[in-house]
Amino acid sequence: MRIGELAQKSGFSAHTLRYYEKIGLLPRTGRKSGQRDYDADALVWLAFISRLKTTDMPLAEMIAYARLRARGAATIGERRELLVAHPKRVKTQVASLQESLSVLNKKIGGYAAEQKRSIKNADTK
Amino acid sequence: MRIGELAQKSGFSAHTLRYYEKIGLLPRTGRKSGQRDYDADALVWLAFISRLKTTDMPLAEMIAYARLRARGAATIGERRELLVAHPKRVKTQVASLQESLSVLNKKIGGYAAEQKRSIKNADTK
DNA sequence: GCTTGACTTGGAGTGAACTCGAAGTTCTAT
DNA sequence: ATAGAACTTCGAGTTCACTCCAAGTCAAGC
Repeated sequence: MRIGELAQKSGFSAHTLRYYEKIGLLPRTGRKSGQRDYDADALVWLAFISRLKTTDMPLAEMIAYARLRARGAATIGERRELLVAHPKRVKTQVASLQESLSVLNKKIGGYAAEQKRSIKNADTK
Repeated sequence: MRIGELAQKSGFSAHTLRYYEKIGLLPRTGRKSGQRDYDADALVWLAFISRLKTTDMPLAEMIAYARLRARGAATIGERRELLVAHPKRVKTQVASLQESLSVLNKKIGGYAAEQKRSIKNADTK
């Protein structure tokens, strides 16, 4: 398939896909009379990238992973190590988000009381 | 207190504090012989900003909130509305992080099997 | 009163991740 | 055969959130 179709199926823009190839995140695929020709594997890889992106993994780290992947099965151990570190960070992030969430909700609850006081003050002035 | 002390207490760098003032996130405080002079309120406000930052609220939105705050008690309703929308987004984000987390953990589990296969292949070659 | 460190302003530079534009080539449908 | 959409490369521009620099002013300790 050509870049337009891959863009549509993967959810990344064609611009972004070319950019990913340039920075080494997407393997350089073969050309058919000058135009990029992708197979289904590209889509699988992009789905994985997309997943890592939702967890805020920086592109640089994904590129490191991509390089290992390109070197084949011998790098599976290294890849696993790279990947294992990530969920730990994500877990920490989730925890801090949840803590902030509860603080914010408390703050929002406080607004009801504050607004009431403010209305009362307006009444008595 | 001067900017250095506020920086140290708030955890933001003095550079960043000046930047926040410039973009309207931090109210322009009075100067004592040319140097910024802060009170404890500044610290409270920065702690709140810090909280919003951990939940990835963009600076632009915090600035909108800061502007309302600067206009006083009359804007409490508006401020509350602005704030209420945020935890909803954060909740969605937490959910998608958690989903991705479980997908990644599955993928990492998969590596054990893949590595075993790869070792076996090496043996028989 | 002098040194040293903290402060002031304005503006430029950084890094991440895109995003777009120009000018030319190729593909698809009629 | 030709119109028009989709593609090519390369480089420049954008946004966000800082971060740093230069050149000068101010404060605190000896």
